[in-house]
Amino acid sequence: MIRVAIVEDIGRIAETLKQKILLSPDFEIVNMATNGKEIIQQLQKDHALEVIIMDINMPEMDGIEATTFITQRWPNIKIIMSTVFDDEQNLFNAIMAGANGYLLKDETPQKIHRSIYEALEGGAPMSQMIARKALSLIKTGKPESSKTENVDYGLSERETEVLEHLSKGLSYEQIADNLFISYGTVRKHVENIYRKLRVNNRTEAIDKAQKGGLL
Amino acid sequence: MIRVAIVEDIGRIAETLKQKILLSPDFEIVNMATNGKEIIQQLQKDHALEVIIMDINMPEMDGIEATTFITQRWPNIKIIMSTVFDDEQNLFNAIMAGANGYLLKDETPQKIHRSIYEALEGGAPMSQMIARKALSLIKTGKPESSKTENVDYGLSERETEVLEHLSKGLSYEQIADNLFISYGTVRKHVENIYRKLRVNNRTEAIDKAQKGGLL
DNA sequence: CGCACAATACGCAGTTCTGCGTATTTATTG
DNA sequence: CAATAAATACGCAGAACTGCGTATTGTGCG
Repeated sequence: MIRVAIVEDIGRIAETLKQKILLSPDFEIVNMATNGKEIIQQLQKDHALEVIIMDINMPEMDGIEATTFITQRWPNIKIIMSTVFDDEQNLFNAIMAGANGYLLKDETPQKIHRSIYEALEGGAPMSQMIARKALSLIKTGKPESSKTENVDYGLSERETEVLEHLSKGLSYEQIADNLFISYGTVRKHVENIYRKLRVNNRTEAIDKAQKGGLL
Repeated sequence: MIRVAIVEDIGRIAETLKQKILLSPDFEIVNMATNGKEIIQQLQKDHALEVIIMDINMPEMDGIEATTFITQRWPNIKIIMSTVFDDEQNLFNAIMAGANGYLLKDETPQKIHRSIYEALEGGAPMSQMIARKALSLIKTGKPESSKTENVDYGLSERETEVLEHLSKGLSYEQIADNLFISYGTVRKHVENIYRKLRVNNRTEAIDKAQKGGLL
């Protein structure tokens, strides 16, 4: 039995989707939510499920944000975006957020079932049109973000320096030693770096810095 | 009747492919060539066909070059790459050359038939694994040719899995949650990973794993 | 069967990191 | 001159990580 959650703010569409999925006895719907905040709250209580079908446009917290959070916090959960928006910007954002697949709203039950299986097997289920746009994205370069460099988080020179040392796996003590400042100062720099990068630990900071071309 | 050409230098594979395609009465094979030069010469005499199934690795002129030329000279012909190479570099090159789809060699006749129809309808047929790599291409941005040779540290499957979660910045608690094991077990796995990689903290482990091509 | 090894699990102790508050000095800028 | 930002520094508390020892279960191999 494959456990599926549906996140969709429009009741009618959510219901249709649910009916389509339940046409196969292999699936059960274990969660229904109407926005990103809601599903995350539900997952925090119980994340025993395999797949989430996620709308993009929703109030409170949209599907992109929710996907970013969920793929980070529960990497084993597969997320398939399901939306009426077929533009490259939305597709690109969804992919960057970590979505595993991308379907348009009018798919057949068969295609939806197959897509869920594909996602679980590590594939990338896509609607026809989406697949074409994906290739187009690669071919034309992506909207505004093909340059992995020069992202500005407003880090000062000293902070960048500390970040470089952080990325080498040195302890605060060792960094202090290297930069001829105190342990406490290193800590404060790190705090400021984390705040500016909006992360909460060393690993995420390094990851973000690398992706932003800071290292 | 849909007219198809096969370009493939290994006779046995070409024959298998031909048999698979001819399992459906909707298709006929109008050309067989063993390299890029050959198919282009044939097309110059007569290009009355809809689809070309193209290998990548061939003598004289490879599938990428041929695709570049053909999509330029006869834009209405759809080209589906069919190869054993599933690396991002080849995929990227094929897309840039203008290929409409990308299949791996071991596809079923049904999948091949469906792919031809998809290509004709303006879609982008892809094998499972290729679709995933396409998204990965978009996500990571272009294939960096930094060939990280794979180093074997003797990590077990489970340890590799833990390492992947570690690299995402998850806490032991969160990793335990995701893998459905206890906090203590995660700790033990991490210990073993560190010992095998001969490092003493998370950052060094990730660094070494990335350089060794484990992530 | 005995052995090695992977995967599971927990306790203890010590170290390191993270978040928050507070504070001083120096340089820059409106 | 006043405001602001950067760099320096420390205390406290709690969270997370690391190293070491120990142990059980299952699996594969000679």
